[in-house]
Amino acid sequence: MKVIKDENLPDKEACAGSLKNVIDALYVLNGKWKLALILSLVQSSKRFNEIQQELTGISAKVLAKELKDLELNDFIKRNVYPTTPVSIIYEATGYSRTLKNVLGELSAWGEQHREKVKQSMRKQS
Amino acid sequence: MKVIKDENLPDKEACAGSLKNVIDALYVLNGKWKLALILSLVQSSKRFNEIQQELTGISAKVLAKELKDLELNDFIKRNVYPTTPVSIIYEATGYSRTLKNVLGELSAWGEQHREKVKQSMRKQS
DNA sequence: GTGAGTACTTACCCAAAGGTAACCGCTTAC
DNA sequence: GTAAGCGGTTACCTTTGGGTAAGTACTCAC
Repeated sequence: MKVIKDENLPDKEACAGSLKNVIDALYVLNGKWKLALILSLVQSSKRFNEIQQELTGISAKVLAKELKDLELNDFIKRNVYPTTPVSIIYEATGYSRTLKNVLGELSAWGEQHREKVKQSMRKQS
Repeated sequence: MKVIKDENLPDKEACAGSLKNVIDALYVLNGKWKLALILSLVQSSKRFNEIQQELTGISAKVLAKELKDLELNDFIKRNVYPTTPVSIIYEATGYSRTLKNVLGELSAWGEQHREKVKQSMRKQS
């Protein structure tokens, strides 16, 4: 049973905890592309070249590496369909969808941030 | 087939937009330490050595670089107090606090993720 | 058989991130 | 004087990220 010993020391443990949580999260979600890639596949399953078109700037090599990495960590699934020629469709797993709130907040913040950057650009010029 | 009913489910345009937002957000929040550092200073203002103790593993060099970077981007403020010896206190700005929801979600996810990793470790052994 | 498309892999290279360790200038304590 | 603490800087090095370009294996259309 947890006992609150001191009301004047409210969240110290929680603070250290959330710091650790964030560091752990960042450990698996590191890099320039991982979160964007997950978001893209959460929105809809796609094939290799479709992803590469959507994430403009990513090279085939890096995309292949990131896809492998995310598959290993159970964020995405690689489906091979025996059509001719074979279709390889990447889809987000349920685990990717647990990031929905994170991605939502990040997107909202990114949008607002872009506005702020625009404004400071205007001030500069 | 299970249909996820969600009012926030974005349409195609919004998908591309949110992808761009996330990429923009990650552009300023890149690296291993930036979000953790912001969180640490949002929780309370600190001096250099205090931060280094809390973010175990970060080197003085990297910390100095990240602090400069975050100050340039208006996430933190460097206050010099003319005590003897001078105290240099870093504090989060209001702009850092706009990341509150992002950090909250990331922390929640990181906690849940750690649980999941623990479970798959048990399965392995 | 030639070319195009899909889904990569491989080799090569550069730049940036990040770690280690030493050092700096300042001040207080012993 | 010497050591220790603060808030860094500097030099040096390794690791990682990530880009380019070429090649591979397969199939289909011509």
